[in-house]
Amino acid sequence: MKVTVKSLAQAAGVSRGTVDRVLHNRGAVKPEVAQRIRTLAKEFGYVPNRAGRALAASKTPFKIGVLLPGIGNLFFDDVKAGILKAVADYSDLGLEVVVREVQGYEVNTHANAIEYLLNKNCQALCLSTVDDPQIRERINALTQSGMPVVLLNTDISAVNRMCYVGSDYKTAGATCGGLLSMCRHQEPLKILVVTGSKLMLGHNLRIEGLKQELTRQGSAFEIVAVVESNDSDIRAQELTLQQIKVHPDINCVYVTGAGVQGVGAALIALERPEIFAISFDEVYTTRELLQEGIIKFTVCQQPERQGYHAVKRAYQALTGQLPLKTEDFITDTIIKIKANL
Amino acid sequence: MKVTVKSLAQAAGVSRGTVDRVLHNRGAVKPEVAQRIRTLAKEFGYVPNRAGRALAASKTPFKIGVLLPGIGNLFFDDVKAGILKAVADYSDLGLEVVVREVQGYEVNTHANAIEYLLNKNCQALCLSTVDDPQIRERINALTQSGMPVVLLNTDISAVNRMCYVGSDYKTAGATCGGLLSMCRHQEPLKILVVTGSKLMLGHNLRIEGLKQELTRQGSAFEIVAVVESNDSDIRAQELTLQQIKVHPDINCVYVTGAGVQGVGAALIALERPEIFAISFDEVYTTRELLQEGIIKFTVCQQPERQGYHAVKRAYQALTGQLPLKTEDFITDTIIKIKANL
DNA sequence: TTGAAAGCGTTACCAC
DNA sequence: GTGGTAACGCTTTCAA
Repeated sequence: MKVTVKSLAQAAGVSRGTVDRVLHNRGAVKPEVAQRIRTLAKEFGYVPNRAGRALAASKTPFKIGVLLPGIGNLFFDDVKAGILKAVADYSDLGLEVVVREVQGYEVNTHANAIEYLLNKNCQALCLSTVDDPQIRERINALTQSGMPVVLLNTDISAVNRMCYVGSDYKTAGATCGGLLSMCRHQEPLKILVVTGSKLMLGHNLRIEGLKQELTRQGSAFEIVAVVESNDSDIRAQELTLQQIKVHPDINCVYVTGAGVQGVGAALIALERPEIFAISFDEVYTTRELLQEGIIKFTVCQQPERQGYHAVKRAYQALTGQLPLKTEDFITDTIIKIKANL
Repeated sequence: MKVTVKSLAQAAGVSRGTVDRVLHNRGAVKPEVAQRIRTLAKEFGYVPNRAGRALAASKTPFKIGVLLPGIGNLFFDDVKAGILKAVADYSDLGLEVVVREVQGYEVNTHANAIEYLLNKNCQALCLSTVDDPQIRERINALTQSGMPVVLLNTDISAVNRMCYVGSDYKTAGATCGGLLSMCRHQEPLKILVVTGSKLMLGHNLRIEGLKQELTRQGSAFEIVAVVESNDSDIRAQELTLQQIKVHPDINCVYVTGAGVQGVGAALIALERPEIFAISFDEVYTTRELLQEGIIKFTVCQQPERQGYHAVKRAYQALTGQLPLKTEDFITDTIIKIKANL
């Protein structure tokens, strides 16, 4: 037998309106009645029917706010594509999305963007944001108040959120280590690490994963230097040239963030084909450098699926299909070489 | 402005019932009126609303039939898991799925299974079946009659179907070739190919892709022998032992189908750790052999996504969200090594 | 051949 | 505090 608001109302001996008010905490119900209905709902395993919900609420759609540091970062184009797919899939079920893009990782910019989304009356959030106390507290408060908050692409430490949708950075780093070990080299690896920022948890994890796996495999390696590009190609190029001049024995450049194109430019300029790069993600220039053989492989994280599933999770929470605390969605760690581009 | 049956009816100066009859070819409408409505629908870009549809037709759900050669083949467990996810996602929108599993690739068994599904009144099909004239003609006829037919995991040549959901076998093979080239070896590669069946298009493409990419990369290699396991582990083990006895210089076993466990057993028994295997897909035993270092890497095809999206595509066609001819859904070619298992 | 009306499960709103 | 009712978009049935 199907469990509906109607059958619930019948069982509790009240009207559908009352059941609805209880289920949505819209108050104005005697506590004892409310409790009885809640118990009944749980007992019968009531799950709201999206079709009915969508139809009834078609004038008041579900509004989900998305914050992306996508300005000037091509990586997020794929995330956005995934978000658009989710909108296409669910718009006739009442899904509406507001995307707010910012540039970089400045805390106040991000905090303001979150407030912007809330002012737009978003009922759930998908955030790709920074690991900062101010942000963390805001998220905690929102979750506390019952709003689904999905963290997208970048998790935040010790925060109370619905779930994280993104990649496992450490595994991604370890995968690079595993592949490097497979490519038995004549000389030991002398690695230059060009990281995006030492403040980015994900970038650090990628470095840690690499080291651990190379060690575990017993590969001879040395991290010659770790430099920060701040995700700028120009800066990445300068630093790469400079470091290789100082350490001519470098034979591998490990690029943990953006700035891939800059590293590629440096390696092309140097004309030292024995030096190769390893990178993450797959934007246009990365693909070109892979084709050229300058990048040996790149490890990707399915950005499109991240965008799609973050929105889907938030939507499912809003429609009562998922609880406010759900397991994380970890995307696959995907190795791309020239052959499977 | 939203395009609904109501607005369409208004614009055409008829009732909603008439519009519905036209849209579902349920006859009994004056041809000229029908034509006018069809034109209007196209012009306005009418897309049916799933919520309304699901609600109204909640007693007559959409029934999708799935045929899988899953008996005795663990690979299909993941496909089934994806199908179940799709059911969970769409059951409250009226989706119902009937799965028919068969063993092996015998044409009549498959043909009968298809008829079984049709007798169960399925309105769309997802088929993982054999490339045979009899089957092809049946599919052509079904498509002709307006039924969405999705081919799952295995495509069929020159057939008229809605779309193919599965992997690109040739790219998968080429990826193996690319990776092997990256692992510069002392001696040239002497490869034993243990294929599932020479009648399986996918298996052949995996071999072809490997050869092409190794050649393209200028790697020295030789295919010492190609043997058929018929997806049996016992047979694979026997053949592997036998071939390595005859050709002691074999240093790599390329397993294109099932039978991975058998090859692994043979390599363990031989105690020749310099010989490694390469395989496809990721079942329990494959993971173990990867951990042991007997398999160097395995190339996977996201079976769960295949199951999910095949059903989703069929469902979308049934609800009028997608036309009867759609672009294929090709899953990623995923390299798994010990580090990213 | 066509139109009118009921009903699917939910929510919003107004009356009690 | 609570119940009744209309409305969402669609399909189905019955009557004309």
